[in-house]
Amino acid sequence: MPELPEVEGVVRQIRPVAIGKKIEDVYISDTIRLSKTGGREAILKKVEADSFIDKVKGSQITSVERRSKYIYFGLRKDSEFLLVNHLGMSGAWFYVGSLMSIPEEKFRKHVHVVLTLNDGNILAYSDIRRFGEMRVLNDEGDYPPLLLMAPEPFDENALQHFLDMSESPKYRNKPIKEVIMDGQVISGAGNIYATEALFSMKIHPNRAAHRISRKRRTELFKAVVDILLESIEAGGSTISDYRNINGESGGMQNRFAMYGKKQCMTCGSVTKTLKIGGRTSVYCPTCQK
DNA sequence: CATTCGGCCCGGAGGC
DNA sequence: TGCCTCCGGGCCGAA
Repeated sequence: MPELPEVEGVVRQIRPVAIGKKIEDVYISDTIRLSKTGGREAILKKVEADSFIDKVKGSQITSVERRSKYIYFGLRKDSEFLLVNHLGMSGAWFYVGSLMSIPEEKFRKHVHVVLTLNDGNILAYSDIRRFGEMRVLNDEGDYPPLLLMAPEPFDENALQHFLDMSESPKYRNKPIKEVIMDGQVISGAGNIYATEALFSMKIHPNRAAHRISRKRRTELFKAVVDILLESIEAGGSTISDYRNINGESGGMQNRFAMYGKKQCMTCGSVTKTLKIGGRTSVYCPTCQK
C-alpha cells in the first residue's frame, strides 16, 4: 500500500522520463469502461472514459509532482490542467516499451490506463484492486479535499500544524494513531509509518492525542518525518503490491521494527493488534505505553 | 449542526 | 477445489 515514500519514489522516477513528452495516445481498459457503464466509478472519477481521453490525448507533460499520497501530472494542451492520480492500495506505474514488458503477470492483467508517449514508450497504470483514482482537474479547487490536506511533512509549518490539530476539539480525544494517519493532520503517513513511528517513540497507538505532552508530540512528529525519509532512501516498502516504475520492490519492509511483527524486537513480547480508526494496529504491550 | 458509521471502489489470501 | 470472509485509503452520504 503506497504511502508517501512509495509515491515519492514513483514521482522521482517518472519525472525525468515524462517531463517535456507529449501524450500521443490514451487507452482505457474495457473493465473500467464496463464499470462506468454499470454506474460505478472504478479509478476514473467524475469523468467518462472518452472524455478523459479527449482531454489528455495530445497534451504535453510539463510537471510531475507529489502532494501527500497523490501524483499531480501538470499537463498542457491549449491551457494548463492537472491529471491527479492516487495509487490506492495497489496502483503502480510502469515505464516500458510495451505492455508485454511489464514484469509480472498480476500487474499486466490489471492495466487500466495507458499513456503512449512520443518517445515510443508507454506509461502504463496497473491497479489490481482498483482502489486508485484518476481525475482531470483545472486546478486543485475542482476537488476540494485536496485543499484540506495537511502541509507536506517536510514543510517548516507542518510541525505547528500537527501540534495545533492534535490539540483541537476534533482530534484531542482521538487515538494518536488515528490522528497521525489523518491526511488533514499529517500528509502521507499511513498505517505502516504511523505504526513504526509510534513504536520508536514507545507510545501506545490508542493513547488519546491530548494525553501526550507537547514536547513528546513534537518528538513524535519528528519520528514520523525520520521514518518517511528513511523509507524514501530505502526505495519504499513493498508488502505485496508496491513496485517502482521498473517493476522493482522497495527495501524498507526489511527494516520494519513493528509493522507485521508477531514478536517485539526489543523485548521479545508477543505483539498485540487493535482496531483503531478501522485499521489494524500492531504494537508491543510492554514497550508502548 | 457535528461527529460517527457504513458503503463504495475490488482481487487476493487464508480458512474450512 | 470452491465458497466465504476479511482486508484496506480516503471520500461520501445517511443517521
